[in-house]
Formats: sequence, C-alpha cells, structure tokens
Amino acid sequence: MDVKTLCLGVLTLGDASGYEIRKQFEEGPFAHFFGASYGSIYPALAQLLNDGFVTVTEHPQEGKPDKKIYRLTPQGRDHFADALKSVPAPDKFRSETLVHLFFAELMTPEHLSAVIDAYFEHFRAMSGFMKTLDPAGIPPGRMFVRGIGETFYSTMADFMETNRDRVLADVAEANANAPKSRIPEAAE
Amino acid sequence: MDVKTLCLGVLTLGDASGYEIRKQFEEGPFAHFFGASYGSIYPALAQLLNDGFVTVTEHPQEGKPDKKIYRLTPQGRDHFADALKSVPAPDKFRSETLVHLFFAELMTPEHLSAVIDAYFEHFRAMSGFMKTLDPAGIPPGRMFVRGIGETFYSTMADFMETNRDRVLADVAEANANAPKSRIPEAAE
DNA sequence: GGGGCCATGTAACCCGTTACATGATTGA
DNA sequence: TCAATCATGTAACGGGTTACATGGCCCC
Repeated sequence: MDVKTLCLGVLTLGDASGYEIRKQFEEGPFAHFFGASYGSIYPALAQLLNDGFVTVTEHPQEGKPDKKIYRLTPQGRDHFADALKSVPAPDKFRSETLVHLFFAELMTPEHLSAVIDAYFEHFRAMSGFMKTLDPAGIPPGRMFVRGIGETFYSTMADFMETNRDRVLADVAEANANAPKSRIPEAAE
Repeated sequence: MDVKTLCLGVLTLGDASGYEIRKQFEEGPFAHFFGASYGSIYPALAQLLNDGFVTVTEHPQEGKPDKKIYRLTPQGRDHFADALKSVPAPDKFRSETLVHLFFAELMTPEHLSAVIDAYFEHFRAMSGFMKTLDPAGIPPGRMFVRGIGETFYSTMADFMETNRDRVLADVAEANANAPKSRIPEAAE
C-alpha cells in the first residue's frame, strides 16, 4: 500500500490539504502505523488529481501559498474500497532499540539503563495519551485499532517496568562472569 | 542503523556467510525487528571487508559458488560496540492490516473477518513458536528481547481472540445504521 | 528577535528490494 | 518432475526521506 492510496484513505475522513494530511501521518492516528512526509504526499496528491480520484479547491490566503483543499471523488472512494479488498501485506517492524537490547552485553550499564528507561518512558507516554482519547463518535473499526494500540503500549510499558531491574542485574552478572571480549571461535 | 552495522552484529554471534546472515534476517531472531535481503547484504559485506571490519575465508565447494565465511576483526567489533553507544532511532512500524482494520466499515464482512482471523493466526503462531525456544545458554539481553517478543505476540493474539466477534458485530451494526456511501461534507 | 506554525512544492539522494544470472543437489 | 535449499553476486528500479526554496504571521 503506497502513499497515494493512504491519502485517499485520509480523505475518506473529510476534505483536507496536503499539509493537514501530513499531520495525520505525524500526529494523527496514522502516525502509529504508517508514515509519510511532504516529499511523498504532495506528488501523490498531484497524481491523484490527475487520476480523477480527487478534486481541488483553492482557497486564497495572504502571506501563505493558497490552501488547496482536496476532496475525494466517487471514483476515488471506489478505488480506495478496492484497495481494501486486497490481502494486507505483513506488518513491517524495525527497531533499533531492540537491536541495542539484543546486544545488551556489549553496552555500558549506564547506556543500557538509559535505553531501557527511554523505551519505557515512550510506551508509558503513548499509553497515557491513548487513554485521554474520547471514544465518542468513533466508528468500531477505528475503536478496534485504538484498542490494539492501547493494549500494545500499556503492555510494553508494563513489561519494561517489571523487567528493567532484573535485566540490568543479569547483564551485569553475565559480564562479570565472562569478562573481556570473546572473539567468536566458529567451528571450522 | 544500516545493514552494514547489523551484519557486524550478526557476526558477533559467530562466523557466517552472506547466505547464513540473510537467514538470520529471515528466520532468525532478527527477523522480528529487522529485515535485509541479498541485495543489501552482499554489498554490505564487500564494504565491511574493504573497511577492515571483517575477514573472509573461502571454502571451495562443488556445484555451488565457493562459500565465503566472514569473521569479525577486533576493529569490526569495536566499530559495532561504538554503534551501540548511539541513541537508538525510534521504532518504525508499518501495518497494512491496521489500515484495513481502521477502515473496517468500508470492507465486506467476509473480508474483514478473514483479515482479522489471519492477523490472529499470525500472532498465535508466533506466540506458539516463541514458547518452543530453548532458553539454555541465551544471554540476558537476548532473553529480554525474546520476552518482549513473546509478550507482544501473545498479547496481540489474545486481543484478537477476545475482540474479534464484538468488532464484527459492531461494524455490521454501524453499517446497518448508516448505509450507503457518505461522501464527506466538509465545512466550507 | 527568534522560534514555531502555517503552507506548497521540487530535486537530489539514499537505501533497499526485486529480478536476473547460474547451477548442482536433495527430497517429495 | 518439480520445488526447495544451498550459494554468490549484480543491475535496474522504486519509493520515500532530506534538504532546499519561499515567506508571512503570531506568541514569548
């Protein structure tokens, strides 16, 4: 699923400008499971216009470029509905924090604890934020996704909190028992 | 963190060929939080060799290209340890399934349930797989990451299982109450 | 005064994936 | 017989990010 299709999806929720769409990908609900920046959104919108999937209305403004509000056409809506008929591609997850943690024994204790604490703090903040969200008027699909997010963030925060001290101790102990660097001796 | 650095990390666990490294990214532990294919691994290895971070030993084979076993040099190890001193970049997560679910009301009930069931099944399988893993000899950092994975997969599987029927019903009801397509009427 | 937000857009670049090229061996 | 696994590597392509270009307004 590319940015073009996703823009269509965002426009399903209401008319918007490129700037506003980007905010959806940065602060809005999509930020949690998708990303897109200006460099991909503006060209995508231009193409969608060309494809007849959206229309524009220019709202003149002073001191700023004219605001261009995009609106979905019926064809655009159909096209998006068609895209939803596909089998979704597998999730993609990439975490530098987890590679750090995977190699915890190669890190200094200070940095290791800092990384874990930052990870915890991130999840805690996200989990807290989710709880502030008002469920009023949110359709069931969106509420389901929200529930997934809430569960995910709070579970991760809990995990970090309850395991933090133990890992730190275990890593320290492991390093005490097997000091110095050990260049792997592979079976020849 | 790029593929080059990650290869260094994999070689920390023992000597390996490009082919074996890729397997780590496809089936091994890294598959869960990082990805890399031949097209990025082989060039990365060539560069690493050039940088003096690894050495190669060619093992002639019949019928196949010579197997090239890469080994970390002390500089390579240092370079990797240095990389771990950085502040890890935020996690990147991209889920087409969640965008599908977000727009559940635009999907057919059949496809929606199929998508949810496939998602559940994926998490269930992953969670089950994690439980088969032997903890013997695994250092604490890796065990911590494994714990995160186990927790994540089982939590997600549980969530899907317990909420599946309710969402399906809620979405169906929402669509019954607000039938037909509604082109968004934005405030002008 | 300075930083941040509003607002659009382009161009260069980067990193990685996909597909291709080659080919033997093993197991279903 | 056909698919998969082993095994290395390249080239084309693609999609998205970063940085640049422009500039006024508003709040601290």
